[in-house]
Amino acid sequence: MTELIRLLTRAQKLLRTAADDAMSRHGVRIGQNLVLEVLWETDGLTPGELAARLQVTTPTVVNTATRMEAAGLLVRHRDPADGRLVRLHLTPKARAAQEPIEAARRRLAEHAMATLTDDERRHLRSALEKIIKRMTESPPDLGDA
Amino acid sequence: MTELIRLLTRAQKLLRTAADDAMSRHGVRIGQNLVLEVLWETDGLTPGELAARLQVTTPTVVNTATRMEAAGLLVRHRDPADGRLVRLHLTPKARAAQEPIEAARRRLAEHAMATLTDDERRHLRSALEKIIKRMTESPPDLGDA
DNA sequence: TACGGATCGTTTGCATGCTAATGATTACAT
DNA sequence: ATGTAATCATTAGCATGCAAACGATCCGTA
Repeated sequence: MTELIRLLTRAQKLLRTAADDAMSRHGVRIGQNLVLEVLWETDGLTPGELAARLQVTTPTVVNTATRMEAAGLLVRHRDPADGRLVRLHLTPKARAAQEPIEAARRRLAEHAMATLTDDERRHLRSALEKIIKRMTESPPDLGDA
Repeated sequence: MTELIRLLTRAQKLLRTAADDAMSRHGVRIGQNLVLEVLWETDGLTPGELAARLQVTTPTVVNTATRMEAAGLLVRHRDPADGRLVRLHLTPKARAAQEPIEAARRRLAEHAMATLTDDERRHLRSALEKIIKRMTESPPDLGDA
């Protein structure tokens, strides 16, 4: 079933590239967009909280946040109650980008799935959820052979 | 259907990470493994040819090849007939890694798909192929709205 | 035969992701 | 209360991918 993994990788890469192209038109790269999606919903999160929600490591968020700060998309504020924490707040510029970016995202998703019936989408979703569950709950052995 | 893309991304990341972990046990990283898979089959390809087969850019292959050369996995040879070409040849070390790595790869794939029935695997494959076909033949509009 | 365009590989610079090491601040136990 | 633990963010260094710029070589034409 190595072939299935190859297909999954290929599909994901095509989608990621297309998403990055679409986001770039709005001055936002794909990694930054992931941060935006969360902060649009809940502003003022810390890098660590953001990393947990995005399933990436804290350094990844820190670096992305630094680039976004340089791009004028967010600002860092030290938490007054706990000096270890940094709170990430979106700028008006980032908020203005929400509508067009979300629209582009929806358009892309619909485009990619356009040739799939509702039933096929349900099957796809179910299969992917099973794989995620499997990999999460039962990490691969790796034996040592 | 933004959710479907998220699931696809998540599943792919879990698989990629697990694959990289497994490969690392054999002194090979995930990107290098992709190069190996092709060269095991057809030794002496050029960076350009390799890039085309792997669906990545030439610089990506060049950089990976440089790391692999440093790791003693391959050697570069100038093509005697065409001075612009470089031929990548595997070392015995790279060839010795073939069996264990392919075994690990098969094990991982089976593990990941273990909870899927044959029917579910067929549906998954079919859906992924449709998405790939769609994204390849009908690149997303990107409008400009 | 000499020159201009095409074809390669490489280099450079960037984005995204990881791990490991570092530094600052808080919390806890004595 | 004080010193040690734990908890954060950051930095450094690496792997993988891209695009753009560069340099070398080859090919076709004048």
